Amino acid sequence: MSPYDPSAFPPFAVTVDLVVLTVRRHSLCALAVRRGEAPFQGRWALPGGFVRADEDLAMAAARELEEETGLSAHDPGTPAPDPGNGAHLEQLATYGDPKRDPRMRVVSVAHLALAPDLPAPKAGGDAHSARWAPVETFLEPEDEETGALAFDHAQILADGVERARSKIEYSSLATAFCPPEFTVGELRRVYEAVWGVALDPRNFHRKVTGTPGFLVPTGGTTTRQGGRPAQLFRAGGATLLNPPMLRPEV
Amino acid sequence: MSPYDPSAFPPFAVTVDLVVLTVRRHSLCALAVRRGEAPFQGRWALPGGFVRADEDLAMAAARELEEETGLSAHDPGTPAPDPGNGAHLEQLATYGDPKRDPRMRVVSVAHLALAPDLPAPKAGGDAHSARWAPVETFLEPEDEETGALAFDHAQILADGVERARSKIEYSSLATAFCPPEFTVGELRRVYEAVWGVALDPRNFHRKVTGTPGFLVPTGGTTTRQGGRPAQLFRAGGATLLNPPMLRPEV
DNA sequence: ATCATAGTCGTCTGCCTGACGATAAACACT
DNA sequence: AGTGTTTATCGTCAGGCAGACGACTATGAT
Repeated sequence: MSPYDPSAFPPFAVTVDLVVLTVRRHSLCALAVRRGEAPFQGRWALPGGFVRADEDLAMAAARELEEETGLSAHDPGTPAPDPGNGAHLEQLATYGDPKRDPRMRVVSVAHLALAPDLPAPKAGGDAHSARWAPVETFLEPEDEETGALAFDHAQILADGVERARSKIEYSSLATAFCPPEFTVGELRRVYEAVWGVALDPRNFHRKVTGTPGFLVPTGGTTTRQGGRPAQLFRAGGATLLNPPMLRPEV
Repeated sequence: MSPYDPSAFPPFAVTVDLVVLTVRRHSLCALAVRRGEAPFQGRWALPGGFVRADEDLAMAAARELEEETGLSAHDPGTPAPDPGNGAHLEQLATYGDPKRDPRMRVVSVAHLALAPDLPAPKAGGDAHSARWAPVETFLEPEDEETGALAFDHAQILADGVERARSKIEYSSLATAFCPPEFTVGELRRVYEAVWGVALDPRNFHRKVTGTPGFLVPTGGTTTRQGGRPAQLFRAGGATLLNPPMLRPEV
């Protein structure tokens, strides 16, 4: 009964799978790739791959993210005022049901990536095609064209979406969906898309501009949304929102 | 560069490690076991062991928990009005640095368990001895007797403690540290021990009794703390606290 | 009896939020 | 040029909740 019995070392394959989220056209979208081989050939799946022998889990996730999207990840630890295309990347959860992959015993360490809307969907230099679609497309299997995600990826995606929805309540994570400079209105539309609710623009403005360290004005203004020009902001140093942004009931 | 190159399937060992927390004598304590073999022989470590070939990750964690403490785990999914000695068990995070175990490539899926104070520390039927100690004992390496935890277990423990500290803010998780029936004062002492602060008994009482579904009175009273008899409660069905319990600043 | 200890109920004040009116500054029409 | 539409931003007001703290109750210890 010793926990170190050498006969109890079954070999595992370890993968990272990515829940990559962005906000496109006022809707929360996830990245999926089409599987080119069995099992689940032709079905949509989350991007991911095997962890290499000399790689940390976070490194493997960052590598896969870069391969699929061209995005570089900023570590949550590093402030990383990355000028251009950086994404937030964090570990989500680990999935290890013995039957989750019919080929062999695979443990998948899922990661969550949040990115601004990308100019080009980048259908991948890899052989398979990639696609952004609203998360409901994958979570509610009403669409016959798309079908359910491969493996347990629907569960992983659901967990990632839930994590994003709850984490923007008490952190400044929503800015990860925005370009480096953004307006209060753009940030509000991120919250509205992720939560699927409408927020009062006046109360939202008061809340985000009144929270110290959340937003820092850059001095510029923009009118890309139409209407009166809006002030431009960058994300401030604060990562935790206290008191949190309140998600409306029901 | 295909992510499915068969030559890129390095074999991993997968373990579960447990951060088991309880509140003893007004202090947050963690369970550690003394390692009987190399590496880190004689050092304290978190309990854990290898995941078996036919085991889910949660099953492996529950088995290890039962082996070390005799506690049965209630699944967070199941309400499980477990009469006696059940513990809360949830996945914490996964640690996979290539060098975290000098023997081989080991990925550890850490779990967090919260248990009521156990009558007997149960020094384990296993060959190694077990020990409860305040978490600071392991996190602040001032004590020469104890020394630092083996592997990266200090980091895992720190992450588990941080998870527990933040999660009792917005969930009813603190009741997992209490026996099936408890008083408001006992619950308050749990918060005080986990956060390391003093809370106003009157405001705390108003908050927890005023939150619907958090506590249900059993009708009984007790005087085991001295002073005026206190009403006994069980944990109610509510798992989320909204608005949350506010942790005092600094 | 007196004191110490805990538990429970109230009061008051300040802060934050939700609801919503009002104004400002752009563009698209006519 | 004027009018309407859109978005941004500032203000006001009432209700809810938390922190500070007073008061009272019910036990056991001395």
